[in-house]
Amino acid sequence: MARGKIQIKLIENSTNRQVTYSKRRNGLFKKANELTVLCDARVSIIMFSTTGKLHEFISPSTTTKQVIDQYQKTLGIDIWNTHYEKMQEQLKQLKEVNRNLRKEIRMGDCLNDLSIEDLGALEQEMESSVTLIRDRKYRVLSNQIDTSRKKVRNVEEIHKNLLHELESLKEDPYGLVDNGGDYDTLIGYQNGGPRIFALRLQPNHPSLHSGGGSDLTTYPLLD
Amino acid sequence: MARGKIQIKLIENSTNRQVTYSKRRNGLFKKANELTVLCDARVSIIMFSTTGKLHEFISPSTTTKQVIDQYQKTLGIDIWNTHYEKMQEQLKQLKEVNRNLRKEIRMGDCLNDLSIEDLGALEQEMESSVTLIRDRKYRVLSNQIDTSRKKVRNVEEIHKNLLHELESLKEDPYGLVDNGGDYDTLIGYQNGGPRIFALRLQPNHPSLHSGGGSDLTTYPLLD
DNA sequence: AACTATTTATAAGA
DNA sequence: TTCTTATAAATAGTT
Repeated sequence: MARGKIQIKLIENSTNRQVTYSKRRNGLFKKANELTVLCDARVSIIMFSTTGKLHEFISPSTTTKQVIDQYQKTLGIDIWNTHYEKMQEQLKQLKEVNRNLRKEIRMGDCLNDLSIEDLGALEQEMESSVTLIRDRKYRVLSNQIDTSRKKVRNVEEIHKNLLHELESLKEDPYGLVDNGGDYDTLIGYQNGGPRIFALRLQPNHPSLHSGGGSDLTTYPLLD
Repeated sequence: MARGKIQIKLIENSTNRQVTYSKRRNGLFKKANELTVLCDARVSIIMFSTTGKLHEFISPSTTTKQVIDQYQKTLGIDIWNTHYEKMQEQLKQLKEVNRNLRKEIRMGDCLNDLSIEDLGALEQEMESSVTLIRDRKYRVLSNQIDTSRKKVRNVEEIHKNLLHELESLKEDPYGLVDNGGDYDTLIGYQNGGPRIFALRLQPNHPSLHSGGGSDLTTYPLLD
C-alpha cells in the first residue's frame, strides 16, 4: 500500500512473504489492541505461519483460555472432544497397565505380602523354632539317657554290695550280716519289704546269652 | 485517523464506540484475511464486545477448532475445562500409583527372582532337611536309650542271679555254687576274672544317698 | 451508510 | 532485522 499497490494473493518470494507476514502481523495486533482499548472489547488472535510458528494476541486483563472458554460456551460446541478423547484413551491404557501390575503383584502375593524384612524374620523364626524343638527333644532324650545311666550305676552299686555280702558270707558262713532292715525307702524297686538279691555272673547262662547279649556289645555306654 | 486524530482510549460515547467497534472490526478481519492470503497463514480471531456479542474470523480452509487444537498442542498450556483438569488429576494419580506399584515389585525382586514353584521347592527342601536332621538325631539318641535300657536289664539279670546265689549260700552255708568259671566273656565289666558281687540294700548308706539317690526319683525308667 | 479529509499502515528500497 | 518514505488503505467525523 505504499510504493505501489499489491494484489491480495500469495507472495511468491519467500523472503518478501516472511517480511510482509511480520509487518502485517504487527499491524494486525496493533489494530486489535486499539480496538480493545477504544471499544472495551476482548480480542484473541491466534495465528500460525506456513512454517508452523505460533503468534498470538490477547487483550489485556484476560486470557486466551477465558476467551476460548467463553467462545465454547457461547457456541455450545465441545471443541475439546479430540483432546478429551485422547485423554480418555490414555486413562484407559494407564488403567490397563495398572491392572496388570496389580495382577503381577497378586501373583506373588502369598510371599509379596511379606517384605524382605518379614521374610528374614520368618526365616529366623523357622530356624529358632527348629532349634527349639531340637533342643527340647535333645533335653528329653538326654534326660532319659542320664536316668538310664544312673540306674545302671545304681544297680552296679547294689551289685557291688551284694558281692561284698556274698564274700562276707563265704568268709563267715555261720554269721549273718546286719543289714539295717530299712530297705523300703530305696527307690526304683516296686516290690516293697526287705530283700536281698544275689547274682552269679554266668555268661553261658541261657537266659543271658540268648536274651540279647550280643546286641549289647553294639551299643557301648557313653562316657 | 481521518478528520482528526484520536487518542487510543475508551470511547466514552456509546454510539460512537459501537460504530468504531464495527468499523475497526471489519478492518481487522479484512487485514487478517489479507494476511492469510498473502502469507499463507492460518489466523483465528475471536472477539467479544462489551455487550458480550461474539465475532470471529477464521482463515479459509481451516476451522477455529483446528487452530485452537494446534494452539494447545504447541503451547502445552492447560486451557481446558474442569473435566479436563479432573482427568489430568486422575492421570497424575494413576501414574503415581503405577510408579509405586513398579517400585513395590522391584523391592521384592530378590525373592521374585524365584518363582512360586522355586520357593515351594525351597520350602520343601528346608522341611525335608529339618526332618532329616531330626530323624538322624532321634535315631542316635534312641539307640543310646535302647542301649542303656538293655544295660539296665542286663545288670538286673545279673542282680537276680546274684540274689539266687546268695540265697543258695544261705540255704547251704557250707557248700559252694558251681559258677562255670568263665566270666571274662561277660560284657560291661572291665575287671576280668571270676567274680561275685554282693549288695545289701542300704538306703542310708552315704555313697548311695548323697551320690544322687534323690535325683533318680525324677528320672523314672521308660516302660 | 456514504463521504472525505486526514491519519495510519506498509511495500519497496536502503 | 530495522529505518525510510512514497503511497495505499483505514477511518473519524460529518452528512
